[in-house]
Amino acid sequence: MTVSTRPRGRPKKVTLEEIADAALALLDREGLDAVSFRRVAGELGVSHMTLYSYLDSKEALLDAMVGRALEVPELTDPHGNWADSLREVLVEIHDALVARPGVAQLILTQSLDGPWVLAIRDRLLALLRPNGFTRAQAVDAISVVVNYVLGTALVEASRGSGASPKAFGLGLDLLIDGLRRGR
Amino acid sequence: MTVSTRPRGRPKKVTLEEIADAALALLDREGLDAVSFRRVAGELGVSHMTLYSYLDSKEALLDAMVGRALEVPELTDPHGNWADSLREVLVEIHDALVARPGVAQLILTQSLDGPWVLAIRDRLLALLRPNGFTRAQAVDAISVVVNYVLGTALVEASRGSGASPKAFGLGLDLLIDGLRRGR
DNA sequence: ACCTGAACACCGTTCAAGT
DNA sequence: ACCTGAACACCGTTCAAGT
Repeated sequence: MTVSTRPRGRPKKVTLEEIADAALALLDREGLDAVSFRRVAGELGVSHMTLYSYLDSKEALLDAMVGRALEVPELTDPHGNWADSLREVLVEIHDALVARPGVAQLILTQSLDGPWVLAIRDRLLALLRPNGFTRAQAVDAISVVVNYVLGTALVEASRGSGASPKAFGLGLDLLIDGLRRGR
Repeated sequence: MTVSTRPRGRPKKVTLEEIADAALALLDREGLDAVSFRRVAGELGVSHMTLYSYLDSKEALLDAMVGRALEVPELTDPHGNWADSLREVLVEIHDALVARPGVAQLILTQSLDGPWVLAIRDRLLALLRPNGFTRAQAVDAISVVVNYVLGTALVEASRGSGASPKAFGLGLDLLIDGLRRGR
């Protein structure tokens, strides 16, 4: 008793996910300049105009790529140890961006204030609020650490992943210790 | 006895400085996408091909714009108070980028590791070294604060200069105090 | 050396048309 | 609804030619 979930009518040639994935593959392989409607469509074997059935503009494509490439990290905070949870999430974000410089470049030109960054801020707010931070303190604290993580990740991604990845952890500890103390 | 410093031959129609300034005006007015060889040349009343007499490529134009727009701050350190001098310079950099979002965008896409950032790192190194930092400590410390300042300035410049400029100073104090303590 | 227009190989996007 | 090619208004860059 298999229930058909196949949509009526002629099957689509592509899906939005396939478009985003093809664009991300191109980004990883050849950098942001290679990501064009024509190139992406070529990878998928469709006309470049087909993409306009799924996306309003190139900006929409870049947004879809960010949404597809980056998960918003879960925040479990199992031991109620907010400082450790905070550190863990920030390291996770940092590592994800450094490991994929093309995606970092994408964030950078596209959405330093997009939904992905907003979602992260929200999760961190939920983490800090029950731990002795007023709302205003938490908002400021989140700005400080998020900006630090983004800045470090973008700088590291923009050079050949050159210098001192351990300096990142050092600064992160200074910030988190300072926040705990000043709470 | 005026000595003529005027060069021989037909006078040039433009100078490299005029090209960079016209491009920066365009950047401030209409954003990075408006900065093209054709638009800049149009502003100056010359053929777009004339720019190739002064610049090898568009990348060279963007580099020239950064060099023209941003001074590398002086570092006097008059009272030998390195922490205050450090803070002052970092605030200066932050404010310069936030005040001119187009230039921040330029840094971002072009030269997060360009000569301007390198020069700043050098000056900060000269500031920290005589104040109880080993070379390795100083290099890490500079990475931390520079990445923080760039991250904050880029995020603030990318939104409509929206949220909490005071959070910047808060994080900066946490970092500098932590560095002093851990030195 | 400096300046130029034509041409080439690309873009994103609009339009009109096909299924 | 989904897909398409032609066309438009742009790019950066190469080339050949002018002064």
